[in-house]
Amino acid sequence: MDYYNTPISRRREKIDCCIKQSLEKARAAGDIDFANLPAYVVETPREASHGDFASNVALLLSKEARQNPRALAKSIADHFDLAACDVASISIAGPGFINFHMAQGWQTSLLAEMLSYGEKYGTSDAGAGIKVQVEFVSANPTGELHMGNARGAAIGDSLASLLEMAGFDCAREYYINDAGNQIEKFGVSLEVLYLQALGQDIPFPEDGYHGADLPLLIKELVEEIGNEYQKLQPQLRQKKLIDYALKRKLNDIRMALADFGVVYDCWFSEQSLHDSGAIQNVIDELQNNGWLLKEEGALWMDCQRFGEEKPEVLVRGNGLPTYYAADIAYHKNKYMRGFATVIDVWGADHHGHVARMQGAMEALGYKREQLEVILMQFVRLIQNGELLKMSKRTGTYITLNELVEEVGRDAARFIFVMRSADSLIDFDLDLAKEQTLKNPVYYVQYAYARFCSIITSAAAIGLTLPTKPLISQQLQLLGHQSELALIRRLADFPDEVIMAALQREPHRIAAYVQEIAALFHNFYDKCRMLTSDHDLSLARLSLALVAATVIKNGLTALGVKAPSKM
RNA sequence: GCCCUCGUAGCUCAGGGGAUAGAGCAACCGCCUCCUAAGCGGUAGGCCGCGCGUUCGAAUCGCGCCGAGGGCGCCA
Repeated sequence: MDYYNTPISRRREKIDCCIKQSLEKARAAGDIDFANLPAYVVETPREASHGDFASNVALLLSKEARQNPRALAKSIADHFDLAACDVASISIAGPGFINFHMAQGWQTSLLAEMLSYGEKYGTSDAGAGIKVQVEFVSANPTGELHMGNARGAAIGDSLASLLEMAGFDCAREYYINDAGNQIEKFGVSLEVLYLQALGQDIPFPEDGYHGADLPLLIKELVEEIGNEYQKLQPQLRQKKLIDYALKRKLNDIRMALADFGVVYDCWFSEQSLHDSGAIQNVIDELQNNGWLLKEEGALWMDCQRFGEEKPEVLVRGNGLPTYYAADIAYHKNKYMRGFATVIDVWGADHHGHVARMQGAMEALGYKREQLEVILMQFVRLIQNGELLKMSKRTGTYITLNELVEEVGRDAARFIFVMRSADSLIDFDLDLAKEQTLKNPVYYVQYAYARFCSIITSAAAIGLTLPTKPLISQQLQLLGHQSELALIRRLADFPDEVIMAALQREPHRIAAYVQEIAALFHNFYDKCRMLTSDHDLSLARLSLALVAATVIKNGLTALGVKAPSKM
């Protein structure tokens, strides 16, 4: 199992080390005989009465050692060096779990360690500075961002933040689909709208872009330049209209995402891959390495060689590369920029694209695992109790801007990031608006606001937190069950962040931060912080400070603000 | 037809080999002369979709059904 340089992980590793030593001693004494050690764990039991740490080593070793698990556990316990890892006692429970009970006051040393991290508490070096990239949203710049994009933004941005906290060098990227078929259609739609705006009676194409934003955009253009484009050749006219509209739409998208708390490191243009020859180069490379088939006038990627059902077109009969070809060139470009791992956040409708992209990466000599894809299930919108079919083409959808305006950024981001990407969300807009105050995000934010309020009250009576961490004697004044429970869970923060980052599951942090808020509220209720005992007050304020830091850093990673007042 | 995801409390969802399955909302009962009651405590609520396997141990892993969503285009 993996250990990290965090307060809890260090202790688990120590216990693990002692277990291994104990096994060796037991073997030397002839109590246990085994060849291979199975992959056991040292973990925190769910039930507090089962100790501070527990291991299933005896259960898993039972078969290999041909001994009853409880007997094995007893041998391990008998040879265990308690003092070496601050364990007070060991008990054997259930079918053969070994439960470790830490020495009295060990929470105090945990809290002292947490305090020493200051505002940085929660960060770690688990990622060792490895370069990774998260690409998300990447919606076509032909319309406005909708609920699905909002979900992708919340998940992608939060994941990137967590990767950074866990010590990865993470970049956020948006892929701009500013080339290909849909842009041509976009141009035709714009042209018709433009000419219509000038009074011409031409029908709007059936497969055009029906978004309500486009007529407005064209109206503004007409006000700016009048009929200047009317006399141009259609080809050039469309190009000029596309250039104008793309620039405007991209700017809208950038601002909408910024309002949602998302800022990218890089906006990558698909067109640039066409212009630089990168797409042609990658096609040539695949051709030279024998990956392409020529059939029916098109060039096909031989996907069957990496287990897919059928080949996939890379270059159409008309000589134009497909999106697949561009995407292969794009991802090769990512690796050439030094990203060890690339994580793409896609809608579930792109599921069919995953395996053939990973296969293509393999064909280019990269490892399949270097391209990870988070597939998000859909967001269905419910309004007036009815399912709204979202469609960009027909223009019926709720935009990201409307979502932020009506539900609020914090609540919206929390709702999205609370749920795993795998779950289908039915987003009831009326309910989200009504229940704004019941959203769990406010419960968490309130805990933070309460802390800030106490700091203010404390200052008013001359109590301020010392800049230097408290001495352990003061911290040892903490002993109430609500204090110890809070300390113990706060200690998990860096490991929770690492797990969320490595598993690509930001929703874990949303759940964790709610748990911390609950423990904090409970502590707040049970223990007064401003007491007549100066040292006790400082100890409790220190604990509250760590809780507030965890809530703030957790919320910040999720793109949610931690307000000092509510 | 084949492939992917999901099915857990009345509702929305966590938990993805481990010990007595959790939270929020909704329901019911308590708690402010005291740091923010947007809070705390308690009660009630469950064949973890169904069946068969693997395992010392399955809500969790495998297979098969049933149900929901998505994908199988010279679209992106």
